Amino acid sequence: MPKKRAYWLMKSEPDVFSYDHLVAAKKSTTHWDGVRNYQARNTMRDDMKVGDLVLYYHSNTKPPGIVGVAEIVREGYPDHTQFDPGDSHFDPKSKEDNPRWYMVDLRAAAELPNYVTLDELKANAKLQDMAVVQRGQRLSVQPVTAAEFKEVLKMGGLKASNLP
DNA sequence: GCCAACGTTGGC
DNA sequence: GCCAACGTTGGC
Repeated sequence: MPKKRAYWLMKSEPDVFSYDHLVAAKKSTTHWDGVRNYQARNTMRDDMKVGDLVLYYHSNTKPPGIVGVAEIVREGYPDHTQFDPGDSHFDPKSKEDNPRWYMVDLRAAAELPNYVTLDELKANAKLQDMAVVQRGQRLSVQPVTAAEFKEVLKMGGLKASNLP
C-alpha cells in the first residue's frame, strides 16, 4: 500500500527568499539549501517524499504567516553549500563522502488567496497543537497534520482541488 | 557527561 | 533593536 501524503511547514525570511521568489524561479522550483539544524536535516533527509505538500511560512516579517503551498519534487540529497568555503553556510567539518547537511527541492503549487497570519493561526482553536504556534518554536522545517493542513487551506481560501 | 558560554532564531 | 528560547560547543 502506498504511503499517505505527508504535510510540512517550512519557514523562510521573505527578504532572503520569499514565496514570490519561488514562483519566479526556473520551473518555480528551488533547492532548499542552508538548513543547519539536525532535526530539520533529518526531516528533509529521511521523511520528506516527492508529492508531499508544504505550507510556505514567512518569518521575520510583519506580520509573519503562511503565504502559499509548495510541493516536494526531489527528496533529500546533500546540500552543496556545505562544501563551498565562500558560502556563508560552509561547514569545514563536513566531508564529501559523508555529508552532514541535506536539502530537498521544492516547487510552488499555489498561493493562498488570503495570507494567513500567525495571529490568526494562534486564534484558531483547531490549531492549538500546531507546531508553529508553540512558544519558542524555532524549527524551520516542521511536520503538519492533515487536519491542520486542511484548516489552513480553508483559512487561506484555497480549495484542495487547486493543488497537485 | 555536565553545564556555562555563546550564537541564532524570530516574535514583538 | 530587544531579548526569550533554545541548540551547539568545548572546557573540565
